[in-house]
Amino acid sequence: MTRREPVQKRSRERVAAILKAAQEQLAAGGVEALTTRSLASYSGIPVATIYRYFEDRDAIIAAYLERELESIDHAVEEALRGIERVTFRSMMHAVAHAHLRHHQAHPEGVGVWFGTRLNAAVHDSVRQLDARMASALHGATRGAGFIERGPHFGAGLIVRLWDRTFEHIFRIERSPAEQQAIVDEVVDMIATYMERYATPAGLDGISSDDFLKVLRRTGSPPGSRAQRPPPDPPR
Amino acid sequence: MTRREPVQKRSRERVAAILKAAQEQLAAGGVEALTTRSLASYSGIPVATIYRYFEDRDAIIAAYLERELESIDHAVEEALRGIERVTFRSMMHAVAHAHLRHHQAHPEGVGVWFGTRLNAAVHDSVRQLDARMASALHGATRGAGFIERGPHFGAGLIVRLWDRTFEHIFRIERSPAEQQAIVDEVVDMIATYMERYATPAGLDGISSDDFLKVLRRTGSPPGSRAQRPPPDPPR
Amino acid sequence: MTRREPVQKRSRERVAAILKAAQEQLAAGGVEALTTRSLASYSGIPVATIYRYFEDRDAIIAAYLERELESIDHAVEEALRGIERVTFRSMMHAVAHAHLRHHQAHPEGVGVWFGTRLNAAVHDSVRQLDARMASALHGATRGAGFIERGPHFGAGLIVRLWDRTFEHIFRIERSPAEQQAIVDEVVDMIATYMERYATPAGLDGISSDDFLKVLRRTGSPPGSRAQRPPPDPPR
Amino acid sequence: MTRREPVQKRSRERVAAILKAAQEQLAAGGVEALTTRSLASYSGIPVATIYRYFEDRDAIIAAYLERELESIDHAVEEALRGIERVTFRSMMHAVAHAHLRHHQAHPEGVGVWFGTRLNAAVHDSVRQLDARMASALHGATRGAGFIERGPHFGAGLIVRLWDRTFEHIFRIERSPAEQQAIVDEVVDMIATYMERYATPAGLDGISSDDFLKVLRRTGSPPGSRAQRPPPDPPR
DNA sequence: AATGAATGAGATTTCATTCAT
DNA sequence: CATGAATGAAATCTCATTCAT
Repeated sequence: MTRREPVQKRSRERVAAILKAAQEQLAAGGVEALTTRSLASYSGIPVATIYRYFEDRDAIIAAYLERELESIDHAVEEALRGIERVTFRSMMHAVAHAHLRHHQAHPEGVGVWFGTRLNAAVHDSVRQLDARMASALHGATRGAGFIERGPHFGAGLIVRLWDRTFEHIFRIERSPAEQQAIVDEVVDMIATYMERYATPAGLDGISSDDFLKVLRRTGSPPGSRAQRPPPDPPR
Repeated sequence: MTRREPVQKRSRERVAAILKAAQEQLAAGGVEALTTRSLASYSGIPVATIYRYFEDRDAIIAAYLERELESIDHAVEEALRGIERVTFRSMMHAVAHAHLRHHQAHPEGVGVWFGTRLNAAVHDSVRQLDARMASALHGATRGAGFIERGPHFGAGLIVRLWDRTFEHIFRIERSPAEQQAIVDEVVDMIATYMERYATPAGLDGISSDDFLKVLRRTGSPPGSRAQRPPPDPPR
Repeated sequence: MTRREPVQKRSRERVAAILKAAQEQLAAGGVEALTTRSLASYSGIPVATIYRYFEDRDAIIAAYLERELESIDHAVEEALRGIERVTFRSMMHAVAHAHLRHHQAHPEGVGVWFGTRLNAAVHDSVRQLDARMASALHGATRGAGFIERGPHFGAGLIVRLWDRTFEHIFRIERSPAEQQAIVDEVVDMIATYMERYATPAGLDGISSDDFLKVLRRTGSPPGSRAQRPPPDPPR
Repeated sequence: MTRREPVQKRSRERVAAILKAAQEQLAAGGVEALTTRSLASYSGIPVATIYRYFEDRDAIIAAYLERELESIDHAVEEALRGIERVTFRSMMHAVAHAHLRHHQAHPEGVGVWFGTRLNAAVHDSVRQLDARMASALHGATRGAGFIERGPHFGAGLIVRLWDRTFEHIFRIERSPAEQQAIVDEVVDMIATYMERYATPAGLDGISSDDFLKVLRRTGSPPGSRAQRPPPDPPR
């Protein structure tokens, strides 16, 4: 029990070191800059060892993104838990500020998350993450009865506008106060627009517990990809 | 003049052929797939010759993007010319539909423009294009007196939201009708929001000639990078 | 004795499992395909453990070949035991059919035995096996007085022609009947040729017991390489 | 015309240098020893340049074998041209001695030709060469009316026995005189055997011109594979 | 001016083998 | 004794770029 601990701990540390290095490389020059060699020399872990933890180069990027998303997911959930009555507007507000706080707390990741331009192979990963988020938003919105028949542009677009808003904010590097102001304005803009379609319940809101239940029922389970020792494929 | 014509003509044709090939490669597999070799073999122009027209690989990508933007610029200007009274709302509408038409007419380029994930070197290009567009929007808006003191999020953010809207629309491949509906909604959402800050003149509008004058006075001159014979050949 | 039994048994089983896996890999893709990793993953025995049984990769191949040869040796001896009067011709016939039966019974091994192209390190193994066989043939022939002064091409060449005959037969995959017919013809060809040099005793033959005695006296002892615990572990 | 000459000449020299190096590597340690790296460092030609001439590693081996065979083909044809009346026996004799002379003249190649153990990918090459030779032998034999209905083991097997005979001879390194004696004996053995099935014409023979005509009509055209600059495949 | 040829540098991935537990 | 983990060393192949003609 304790015997295996150190090994596991070391493993986890190494994976973390690799992902950290990946982040630096990505931030510095996008996917093209993330080479196995530079990863190795930067992290001090031999290439061959990296391949024990990740199937191939793309798996590293995927793992990095996955991990980042999980962290954001976490922050969002926490933020939602803190609201008394969840409405479409307050939900957007909470989500927005969760993102904001996360990025303000992990500024190193910002450049990567927004700036990294991905190759075709990893693109799907990102699409899936976006889709997951959109589907959660969509599901939660309808599921909680906030909105009955929405506008043509649905959750997917909102997620993307969202994403861009943060990208913009963080790449233009304003003061935290301004960042917050902008986020609030965009929330206001979108929420105002959406409220045209809101149901009475949507304006009144529900408890955060209820909302989280809906959210969980809807969202596809996170994780499940990446970062596992390659199963020594026969031939 | 006539003597050199064929050469010049050939040059232009070759550049066009290279950029066409670049588009295909980019669309097919992103920046990583755009190799000088594949470019050469696809376009039928030897690598060494390509280097006579472009400084390096990145310059090719930059040139491609530049050219694409010019084409959009063109469409936008034409659209604006068609409006009687230009207001913030009608301007956005015109611009949006210019984009829409452009992309609908050049579907091959869509994947590139939105989907291409760029490397660090080219990223700046895009940033600059975005900035140019934002600055034009900003300048025009204030210059024409549409808005006095705007919201915190300014032209830059709008441009980005914009961009994402189109990306979303075209990557999710809906019908032209739906595409239009969505664009209209986003225009409505943003315009409605902006009108909170509008001046009377902004709501009333100005003539398209006047607007275009302002626009031209403001916008940074397009072009200026890429596609020029390499500097003094060494030795 | 009984206490250690299970361990020894397990050892033997593991060695067998490794060699079995080796056979598959060899058959599938030649020496290049026989990697320690694939061996481990296929046999379910960890690489490190394989190294407890075999000094290195080449030792595995050597052991495989050794084992295969032993099996053939066995079959040959049995075949000879079944003959009343052993002459050069009947001996060749018996040996040939022993090979034939062996390969027909173990078709998986055929591709390996004949088809595997060996690397330099293992080549010697095969040379030695061939030499052993040739020396046995030679010794037995002269020892038993079948032949006095033979042709220039001696036992060595016959062994090789032999080998090729079987390779040909099995790689061209004919029906068992045809295989037998071809073998008989080659036996006939060689025997007829050799009988030019035969002594009266050679044409008359001797008892199989006597012949086997001669054979054993002559042949170099089989085995001796491979599959032994690695020498004194360093440190 | 002359302008391009030097280039072509240099190219040819380089290809030759590469194949020479390939020969050394193959002779020294079989296919496994023939690595692109060692090839480059041995021949002094950069890896990247080697790849201009050969599609990949296997193509190099294939080219080497092809070239060797062509050389033998040549020698055989010449030998046949020197015979007055071609019979099965004299043909075999001529062919055998052509091989003999070739190998005696190019002793460096012997180890490779016979000793090299090939990987699965190249194996086919060799099989094809063998098949080509066998088909020529078969075609010529029947075509020239030497033999009507042959024994079960046909041309294919003879070719292989052949091959092995030479391998044996050259690997056991005897004196040229002994080598010749052995070859003669094997020719005698096979020819004697085949003459059982010979037609009168086969025993009488035909003119070498006629025979060569038959041979050419039968054999598949040599060459045609390997060693050409890879056609810059578009992605 | 145009280009076939050349190439240094590096990319990704795998191997055989050895430790440390 | 057994073995998961580690790794130096190499393998194959490609790329962007530059010469030499």
